[in-house]
Amino acid sequence: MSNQSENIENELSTEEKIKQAARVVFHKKGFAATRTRDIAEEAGINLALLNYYFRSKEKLFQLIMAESLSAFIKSIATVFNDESTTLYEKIPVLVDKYIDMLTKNPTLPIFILGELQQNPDLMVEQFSIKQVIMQSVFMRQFQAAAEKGEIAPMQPIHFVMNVMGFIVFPFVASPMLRTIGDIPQDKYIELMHERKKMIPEWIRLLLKPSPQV
Amino acid sequence: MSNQSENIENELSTEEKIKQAARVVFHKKGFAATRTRDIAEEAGINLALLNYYFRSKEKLFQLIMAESLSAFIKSIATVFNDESTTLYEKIPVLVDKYIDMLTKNPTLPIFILGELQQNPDLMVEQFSIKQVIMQSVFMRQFQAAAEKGEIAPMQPIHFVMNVMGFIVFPFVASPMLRTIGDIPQDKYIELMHERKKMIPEWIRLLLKPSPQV
DNA sequence: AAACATTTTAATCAAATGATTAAAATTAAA
DNA sequence: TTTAATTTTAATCATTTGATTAAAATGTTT
Repeated sequence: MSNQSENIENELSTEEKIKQAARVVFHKKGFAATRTRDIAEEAGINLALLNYYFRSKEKLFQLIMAESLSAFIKSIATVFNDESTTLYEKIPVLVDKYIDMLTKNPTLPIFILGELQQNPDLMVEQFSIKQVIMQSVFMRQFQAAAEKGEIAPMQPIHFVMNVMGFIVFPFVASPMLRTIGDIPQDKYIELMHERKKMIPEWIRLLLKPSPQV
Repeated sequence: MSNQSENIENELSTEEKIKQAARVVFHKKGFAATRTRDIAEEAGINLALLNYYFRSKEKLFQLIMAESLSAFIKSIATVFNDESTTLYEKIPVLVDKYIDMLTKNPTLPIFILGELQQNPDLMVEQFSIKQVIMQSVFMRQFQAAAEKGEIAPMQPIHFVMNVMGFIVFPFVASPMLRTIGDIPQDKYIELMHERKKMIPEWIRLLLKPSPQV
């Protein structure tokens, strides 16, 4: 059996083990605080194998970062660009998918935003993001509804901030909020799932046009 | 003139120069990505002076972190515990103060939340926070209003998440949102100030009791 | 089975980095 | 002014850490 591609057993390939371990450790600690020895230990492999398969810590990081950015954006992009649904149909789907993704990857947002704070140029390379969000079907529907007076007027960027804030902020701030509220891990996850129902309602309230005089 | 305390001139004491430089660099890059040489260069002092005045990188970090947590929490705490104002009077004051503070320290939230993701125990030492927020005058007013039916029912923790999300998230996500929206630095700051007026309105919408049947 | 290729391991290297030291420079006290 | 204390500097140390190497182990091909 050749090494990487055809590995049907429960045992992952060495390469895949390293990648998964790298994702876990990088996401939790960021690039600088992660030692290649941490990744090797998490993966249960010899340190030299990291360089054998991925050349360098830097290269491995770039791979994980690219995948992470892609995951972070794609869970928005697919919903945002569905031509077959209305503005208000998209919202609960977006919220549901995004909260599911973040529940599985709760350390992802801080990882991305922390690295981006150190080096904003990491974003520039992912030029697709601007197009995929701000020129999406969803945002066009939003602006059309605003022009028709079906929703309260709001600058698109504020709308994006608010929607993402509702969804992402509780994950970003979880270590702080869990302490503030004295909330254990499992109860916190419950709260996140509760928000799947509530966030679409809150967004609706924000967008409700004020009654005509 | 003795060294630290009585320094009235425009020239800061060496100790203060190091502290301010440490704050800037730690806030931007976090503990692990910060080299003591970075701090020394930012401060314009000899590397050895960092250890002379602060013993170690670790000790200097603990000092900055304690001050940062304090700043982050105190800008909430003072407003939240003002006995002389109503629930709805507190909200615009909170929003205004917090956005001002974050405009001056835009890298503060990611710094705190990033370090907290690496080591959640950093929070535990600051036990005051739970008391100061969840048992605050503001939260008691919030719950009293909910019981009287003056506002729509919402779990306090969700309310805190939403309010903080409105305020803090745009700063946390600024490197990403600025790319998405193609927004320059100064224009982004303008947006943050715009939100001072809008956030209290949005919060009011969320809290507006649904009409009785 | 023999020869070859690939993967894994333990040992080691070199550079980066936090910290220390001893001497020099500066300031304060006598 | 002399002496003592404090602050600053350049050089150096010791540890950590990313990376490499050569040999051993494992797998594949003929």
